[in-house]
Amino acid sequence: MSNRNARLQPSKPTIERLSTYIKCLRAMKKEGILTASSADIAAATGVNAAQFRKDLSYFGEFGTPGRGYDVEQLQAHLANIMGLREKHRVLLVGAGNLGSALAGYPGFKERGFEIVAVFDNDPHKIGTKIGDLEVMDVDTLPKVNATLNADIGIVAVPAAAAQAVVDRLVAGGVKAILNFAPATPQVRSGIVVRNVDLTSELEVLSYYLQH
Amino acid sequence: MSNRNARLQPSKPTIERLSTYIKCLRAMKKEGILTASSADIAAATGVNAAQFRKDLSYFGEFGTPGRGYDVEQLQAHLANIMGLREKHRVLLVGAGNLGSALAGYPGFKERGFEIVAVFDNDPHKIGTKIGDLEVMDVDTLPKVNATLNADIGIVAVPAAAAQAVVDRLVAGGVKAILNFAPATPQVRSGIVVRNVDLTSELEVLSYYLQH
DNA sequence: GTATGTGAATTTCTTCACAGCA
DNA sequence: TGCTGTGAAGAAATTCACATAC
Repeated sequence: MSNRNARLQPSKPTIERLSTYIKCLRAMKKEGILTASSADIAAATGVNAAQFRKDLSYFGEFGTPGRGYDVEQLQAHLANIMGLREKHRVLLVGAGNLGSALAGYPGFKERGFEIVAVFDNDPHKIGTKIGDLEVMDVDTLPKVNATLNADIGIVAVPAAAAQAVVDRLVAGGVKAILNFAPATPQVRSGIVVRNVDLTSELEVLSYYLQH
Repeated sequence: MSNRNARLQPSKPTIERLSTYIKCLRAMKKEGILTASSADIAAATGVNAAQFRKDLSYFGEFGTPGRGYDVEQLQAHLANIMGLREKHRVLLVGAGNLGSALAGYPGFKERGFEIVAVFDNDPHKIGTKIGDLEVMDVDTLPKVNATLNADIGIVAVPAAAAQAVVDRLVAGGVKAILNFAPATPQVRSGIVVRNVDLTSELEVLSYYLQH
């Protein structure tokens, strides 16, 4: 079983599935399951079993033929591959409705992402508190992050402001951005952006409702 | 240019991009742009121009060779294809941090999705108000929706509660579900589910930060 | 000249199917 | 026997390239 596949770049869908597998393994661990086969994980995630095995093959060999995978060990391997061993510091821009909710969303901290600063451009919001954090002026973001050194930013502002905010984050040294604004901001190469448009998700559902 | 492609099923990625195109066309209309070529739309969305034209070809011919597309007209066509001519009523389950933000998220109403009821199972939350809406007991959901007739549901509850909530929504006649719980709920065929795991999005960013 | 719509070519992604190992 | 890891096959999605239309 020499692993030739490990030389190839894992595909984008593969990376997105790794996160699903970690989630599944975490749930299995909670239930006290020690070992799982690729078929077990396939059943729980809806991913094809061969797909699961091929996804892993880009990174190494983690299973035992005839037995399956050690749940805890595989979870640790995948967390390591995804860069989740260390906690991540995250900047949040936008202290409106959605931003406030994201600041208090327990899932982030539970899984190792800590929001360390919140920014806005609205003078009425600057200085107020969201949880433990005081909302700061977005103009001060690059300076503030020179100290905090967060490498991930979350954008929760209206579409019209998104590009300016993204530019500010990049100027502040942020290398990865999760954008909730319904816009497609442009960034220089080397910066990763993921766009999550909540309304767009509903629009896709709307399409399938009538087809 | 007889359209043979229109007989084929549009792919899943095609449907997701349609929403991006609508967003882009809306922005162009706002800027007063009347006509756009596939290259213009490609530049604004990051999608390849041929991809854009092929995506449209599943639904008809909307452009004029040598001129491009009428921005307003194409937007209307795409909105129609996506089922966005009529407003959609939406049920929201989960009145916590995230649920409350979604209830107040202006992007939904602006784009034709109205949250018409909010549910929770926490006695402390039932009876309180979120915006104009009183939080109702999730047990009453099927009964309440017999009157409201919403066909879309949003799930913003902890992972452990997700499957039960999804089952309740389906029992209430909901046909499409947007799930924010970090879980993969199972539904009978005929029901569409889209899973949005916010933490998972950050995990994917984490991967790309180190590769 | 300019830009569409689309077959054909290409690339990417998924699934099959089986050799090899515990 | 049971299940992994993976080459080969197959399916899906993207991009090219050009005939066609304005």
